[in-house]
Amino acid sequence: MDRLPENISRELKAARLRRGWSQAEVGNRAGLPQTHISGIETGRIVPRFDTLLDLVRVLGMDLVLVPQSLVPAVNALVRDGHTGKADERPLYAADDDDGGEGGGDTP
Amino acid sequence: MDRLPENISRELKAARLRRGWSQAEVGNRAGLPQTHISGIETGRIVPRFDTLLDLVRVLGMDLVLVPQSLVPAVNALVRDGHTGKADERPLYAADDDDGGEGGGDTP
DNA sequence: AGCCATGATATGTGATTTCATCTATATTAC
DNA sequence: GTAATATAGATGAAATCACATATCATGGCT
Repeated sequence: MDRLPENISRELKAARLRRGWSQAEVGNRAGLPQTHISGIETGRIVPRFDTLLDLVRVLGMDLVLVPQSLVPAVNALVRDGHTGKADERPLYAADDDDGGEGGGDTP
Repeated sequence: MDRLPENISRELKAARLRRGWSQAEVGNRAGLPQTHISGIETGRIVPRFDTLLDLVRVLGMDLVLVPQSLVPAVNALVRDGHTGKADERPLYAADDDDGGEGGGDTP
């Protein structure tokens, strides 16, 4: 009965348009049919967690589990977005998959 | 087919035990039967996104959508920026009110 | 030692809901 | 008209729910 938060839907669509991709393009990369992307973006269906995870990762994002008290700080960090800035050095290890495309994000 | 990442399952269980709650207690607060908490924690089922969201919020956490390039920074923030304490240097822009820290523990 | 009660966790069955896929079509915008 | 998006069938798989039950601990008891 719940729907996934509108900000998620909006962010998904925004990230997709930011890359200039169609729903079919995103669906192709995420392994989802095109009608599903539409249903998810419009909030008509709430996806499984793994489905949403595939989707957001294709779009160059990720879902991170954070304490509620840190949500404002994380949001500020994201809003401020030093995307790819080398200001901070990685005292952590970036793990798993790389995903492949990337390269230039927007032509 | 996918299962939700083991770190999520582990974090859920860890957060639950940290509060000293039983699966029934968490399920009661999240509006889920106890068997579901078990299935989710053991990774036998992958929940819907809204279900997982209810669960993590009951446990005082949240799922935040962040760019992949910021995931390491967010993880670092979650790691040492423990809940509520404000003593670290702000590598995030504080645009919202932060009230006064001043205190500083520094023994 | 053993035995029994209690609590917590995992598993099982059956019914319901709904995601997920497929195909086709309507709608909207260029 | 073409492309992109939204909607609507039908079907299969899986989550979700509510029940019961098995397993696995702990603790208290004679």
